[in-house]
Amino acid sequence: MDSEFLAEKERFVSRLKKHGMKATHQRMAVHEAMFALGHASADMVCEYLISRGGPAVTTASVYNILGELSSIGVYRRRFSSNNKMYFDVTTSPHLHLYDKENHMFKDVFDDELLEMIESRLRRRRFRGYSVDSVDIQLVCHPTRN
Amino acid sequence: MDSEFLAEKERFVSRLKKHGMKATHQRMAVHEAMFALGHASADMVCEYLISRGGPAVTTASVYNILGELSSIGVYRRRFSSNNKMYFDVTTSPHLHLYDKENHMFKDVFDDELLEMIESRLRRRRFRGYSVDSVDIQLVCHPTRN
DNA sequence: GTGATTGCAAATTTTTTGCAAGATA
DNA sequence: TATCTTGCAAAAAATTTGCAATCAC
Repeated sequence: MDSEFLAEKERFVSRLKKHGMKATHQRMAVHEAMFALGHASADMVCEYLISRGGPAVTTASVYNILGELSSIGVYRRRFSSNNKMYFDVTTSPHLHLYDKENHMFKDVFDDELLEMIESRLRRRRFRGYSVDSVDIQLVCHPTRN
Repeated sequence: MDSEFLAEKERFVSRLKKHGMKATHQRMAVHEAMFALGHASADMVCEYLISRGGPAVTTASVYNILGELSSIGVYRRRFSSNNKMYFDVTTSPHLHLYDKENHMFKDVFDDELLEMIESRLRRRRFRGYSVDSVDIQLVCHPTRN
């Protein structure tokens, strides 16, 4: 196990407890994978776990776990254009670079830009809706060289 | 047929021709649906066509058509978090309001904001990637009242 | 021990594919 | 007519469900 994960592990367990959820092996394994991958789909998590030779977690459980952890804010659903669900380990607010050919995400930090956008949007009201977050993706393609 | 669609129809046919594509009934029907719907998934298009009692188009063809029209820039793939593909009739650059409960999109126009964002991002370079577009979604939930 | 969680297998949902038949220019 | 497109049906891919078995607390 990655040593960096040790501190995160504690934090993770306490977040589970706070929501009355048990710290099962499967949840720990999925979180370790997500922590290492940063952004992933259910099968990327499964593959990661298998490649690690660790205790495999059923696909169905991986979906289940990713879903429940998203609902308590530990992960966040990402937006893709290839009809697969991706999740992201939430850290501080950030933008994403989305590689539309390989469907990979990378974090991009630019607090000033985010602040600029949010302050502008705070002034706007959208009838019938309440804005939860602003999601910004730089849609990219890889360059050859 | 909506009269507004008449002008659009011509424009659409010429875009098809420009790419050496034939103006088939199916493409016309799908485009009419997309033009009316603004943002839609394949089955929303199918439903729309059926509800109109018009000539139905096979699901497979709808997917095919939405895909090819996206590749020539007539539509654009949208980003959703529910593992379905949505498409959007591209008009001028705009943001999207995304209703995460009902998976519906609405256009939001704010040229000044877009310009602000793009001018800032133009200065940044991302190693190994070339930015095609910036996609901004206001992730919302409907308010009850 | 008890209730929450998981595994398993089957069902659903969404999208893609291959190829013969049909339509467009 | 020659080529591009579509329909159809089957396959693939992604996710969800139900329930009995298991595990965490």
